[in-house]
This record gives sequence, structure tokens and C-alpha cells, in this order.
Amino acid sequence: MTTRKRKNSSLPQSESADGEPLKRLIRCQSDTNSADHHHLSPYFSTKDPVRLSDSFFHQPCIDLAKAFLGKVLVRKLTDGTELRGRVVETEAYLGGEDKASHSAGGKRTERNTAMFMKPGTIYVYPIYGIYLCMNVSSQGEGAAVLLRSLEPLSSQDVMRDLRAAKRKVGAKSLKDRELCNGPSKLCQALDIQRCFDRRDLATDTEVWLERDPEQETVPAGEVVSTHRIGVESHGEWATKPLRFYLRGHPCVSVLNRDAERQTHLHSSTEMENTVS
DNA sequence: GGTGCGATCGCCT
DNA sequence: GGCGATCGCACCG
Repeated sequence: MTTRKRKNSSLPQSESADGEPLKRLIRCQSDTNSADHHHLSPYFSTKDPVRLSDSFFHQPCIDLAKAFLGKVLVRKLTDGTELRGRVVETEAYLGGEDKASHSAGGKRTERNTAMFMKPGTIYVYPIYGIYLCMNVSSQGEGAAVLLRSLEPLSSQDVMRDLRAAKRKVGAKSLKDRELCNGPSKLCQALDIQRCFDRRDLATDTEVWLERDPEQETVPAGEVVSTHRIGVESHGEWATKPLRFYLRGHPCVSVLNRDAERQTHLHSSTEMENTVS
């Protein structure tokens, strides 16, 4: 058939049979300004050719939520360690009519102020008393994108330590795919703190977003659209397809097989139409 | 693999 | 005073 095989995920090769990370992935801690950047196009002249700037975030919420997929979130710790994860799952919160959004009805509070700030502003809020979630504001009054899951790309051992710090002593060691497969898990694994609220993802020195030189765009057929998680109480807004994830990716927090079949059918149909 | 439930506290009404 | 854009664990199959 015409199905495309995923080839961009480094995760399956990054784990040995018992889930331990391979040594090669440690490269990102120190080599990011040499190897990775040098084989990029010579036409890039800025100091950091892969970092996404202000203009990237100036997109409507749904567009930005999809555009985040495949991009790399980077967190630089105070000791210089750079934690990297590819975004594989997002949700759009539109504000205004979107009843599930903290900014529904244009409601603006001390907590959600970042949602109303310029596109690219980070919105970090605490939930259930013990967790955090990270959003990024988009175009649109009060609109923001929730980052739900990442594929760990580097320094998995550090992420594992950060996650283990909040788990029972003696708990089973987490597999790479379990480090960032949920909105609060990724905040723990990347040490995203409450104080990151209202910072600018386009200019901050401790957290930023990069394009992946090896995967500039994600094909539309690889993006699954489905309902958001944890918003069941918000009527019709609970079922709108405002969650987006990379098809078949092992780091997605909640799969929806029906939605996967739907988008698969659509992309197959499109391909057949193109051919015939 | 899936399901059910308790934890825990800031935020908003 | 009630609830939540979640998670981990116990338990079941």
C-alpha cells in the first residue's frame, strides 16, 4: 500500500532492550554548536540558525499547535546542560468561545495573564496542587498552545533524575519514552518551573524552540487530530478536534485509534486522488 | 494491556 | 468551598 514509514524517530534506536539509553545521545550536551550547526545551510548567518524567532509564534492558535509538532524544545540548565525533546503532541486553547480554555469568555486573571501576552509568551500554571503545565501563547485574544508530550533527544539521564526526584524511592526506572509523555511530566523532565511564566520563548536564555534540520516540516498525513484530554466537563468543546499528535509516535500520552484511522483514510484518499 | 482511585493545593466563585 | 488542561500505583485480565 501507500503508507509511509516513519523514519524520523530516534527513540526506538535510543533504547537497548532493557530501556537504558545509548551513549551516543549524550552528544547534545556539549556538541550543539559544532557538529549539528555546521552541516546546516551556509546561507544562515545568524549566531543561532536553528532557533525559532518571534515570527514563528505569530500564527493562529490551531496553526501554531500543528507547527509545534516536530520542533525541538530546548532547556538549558544552570550548569550548561541542554535538555532536548521533540514536540510530538499539543493542544489548542482558543480563548473566547472555547469553554475549556482558562481564558474562556475573555476572562483575564492574575494566573492566565500570559495567555493574553504577545505570541511566544510562556504560560506555566500549577494544577492539582502538585503539577505544572506549560503553554505558549499564540495569535488570538487569550489563545495558547499546551505542550503535552516530547520525544527525549538528549540528556535522558538528567531527565530521568529530574523525574525520579518526585517519585517513590525504589520505583522502577523510567524508559525514555516515559520521560516526557504528558504535560506535567515534560515540565518535570525539563525542570520547567513556575517562574518561567510570562517569559518569552523567542528570546529567553534558559528555554527556547529549535527547528529540526533533518525534518523541516511534518507531512499533514502524519498529524492526527482528536479531542483534548481532561476537558470532559466542557460540553461541545470537549469533543472538538483541538489536540494534535504525530501518528504512531511512542511518546504520545493518549492515543485515539479511531482518529488515527480517520486521518489515515483521508490522507490515503488524497494520495489516490492525486495519482488518478 | 486497561481501569479506578486518591493525592494535594492554588485559584476562582 | 469546590474543582481541576494530571499522575502513579494497585489491581485485574
